[in-house]
Amino acid sequence: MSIDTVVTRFAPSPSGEVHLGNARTALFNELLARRRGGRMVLRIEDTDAARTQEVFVSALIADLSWLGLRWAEGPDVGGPHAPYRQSQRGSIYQRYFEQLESRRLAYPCYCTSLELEISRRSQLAAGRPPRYAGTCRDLSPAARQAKVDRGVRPTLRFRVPSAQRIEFEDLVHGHQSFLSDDIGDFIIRREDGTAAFFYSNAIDDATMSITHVMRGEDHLTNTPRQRLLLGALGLSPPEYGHMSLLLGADGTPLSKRHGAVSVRELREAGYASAALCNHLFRLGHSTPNNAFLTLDDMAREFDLTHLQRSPAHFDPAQLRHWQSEWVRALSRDEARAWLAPMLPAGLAPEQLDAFIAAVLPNVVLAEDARLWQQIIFGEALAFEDAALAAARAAGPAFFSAAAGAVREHADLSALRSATGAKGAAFFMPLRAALTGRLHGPELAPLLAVMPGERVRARLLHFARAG
RNA sequence: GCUCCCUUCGUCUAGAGGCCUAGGACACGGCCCUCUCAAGGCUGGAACACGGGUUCGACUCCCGUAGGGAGCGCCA
Repeated sequence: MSIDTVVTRFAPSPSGEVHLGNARTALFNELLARRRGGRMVLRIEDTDAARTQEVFVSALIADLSWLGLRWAEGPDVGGPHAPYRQSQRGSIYQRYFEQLESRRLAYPCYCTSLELEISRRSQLAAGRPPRYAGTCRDLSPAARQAKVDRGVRPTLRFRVPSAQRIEFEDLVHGHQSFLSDDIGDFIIRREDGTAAFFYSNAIDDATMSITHVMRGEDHLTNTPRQRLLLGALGLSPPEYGHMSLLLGADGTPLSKRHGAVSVRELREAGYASAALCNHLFRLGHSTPNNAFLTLDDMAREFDLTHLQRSPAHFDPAQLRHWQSEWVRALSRDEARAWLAPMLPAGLAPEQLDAFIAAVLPNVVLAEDARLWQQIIFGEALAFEDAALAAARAAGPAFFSAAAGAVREHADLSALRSATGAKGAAFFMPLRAALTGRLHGPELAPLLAVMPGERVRARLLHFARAG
């Protein structure tokens, strides 16, 4: 493993389901790693005990695996930088807290949440940026002792240096420049002793040898803080690429808080992970290739210069298109594996293949196939009003003639000559009587798979007029 | 309020000063195929937020305006 190896990471917090925005972030980190022959690290950011739920950790791993992502290091596979859960990295954080404190680069802050809230509001009301006022920045030993005596548990704040320019290159947005004077001293350790996000996130990236990180654009203005912190500790930050946010079709942020679209929901709706990845890959990233791509293809085509800087809207219609492409590209064996589980047990292989040949062109989601298997193999048949009317209109004679022509299997030409009907006058009553609806897959292959006795029974139903 | 980011068809996007009569994909319309739907083939409509510069020439560069978004949290 050379020193130049690209190491990316995906660092979700297990406080909810994996949403599309997270999934895309994970995918892009994976693609960047694959593209450069590197690896990805999975890290669980569970410092907020109140919001963390253990079920989300396993759900998250399941979702990412389902998407086809793979990480070389993580809580489930271990690795040289273990542990991979922030809740277990306290001693590492402690070491750097001590360093910062002893060098007076951080100081205890005794302000209460209430005091801070009041300060923030009054600053905002006065038309000023809501920044930490610096109340505890230079407390005298006596003043500090007084706070301690009152039993106030302090947080730890990072002392942001004044009059510094923080510059860096963003993988997506290019050169960035910020002024340290615009940044207030921020909390790096909470009252309960746990590490806060700015801190743990930056420390972990540095100590886990992460070299590149694709993350949401909401972190762009956090980056100077993290660089300052790492700089003070003599640690080197990874390169960050800030990706535009993913919005819903309605233009609202597709975040944990607002979005209802999770990987789990899409999977349960019957979408293939490859289809989802194809859509995600083109959200905020462009490729001249309009073909359905595998993850390896995507890795080859992944290009940081083709990352879009403006927000993208998740479009269910486009997801559906990729899903449709996925179905269209299914080999016979793959289609069999996909659809067999929803068909009646004990079906002959020829019947399974006949079913697939008949319905696959009309199938996008597994749900569609389920509907047709129900119509073809199910006992009861539900009729749409229009179909019922169309069947009745053909008259009992049509159906008794047709039913009489059904042998072991229903043969279209035998039925045609028996009824003497042709064209739509022949097909539509048949379609209506056999499927209960006016639209669907071609009738010939459909008839080939439907058991002969069922065909006869459904035809006879309309032969008894009245 | 301050700082930062963003703005090309309905949507995803191509475009790095002349290659742009702005290209592709999805969606939508039409035609063909056809028992219907789907699939497939052909085809059509559809965009540079606005205003100033710079330049022989601007979607591309600069400056403003408008609009959208993020951050400024003991949330990540």
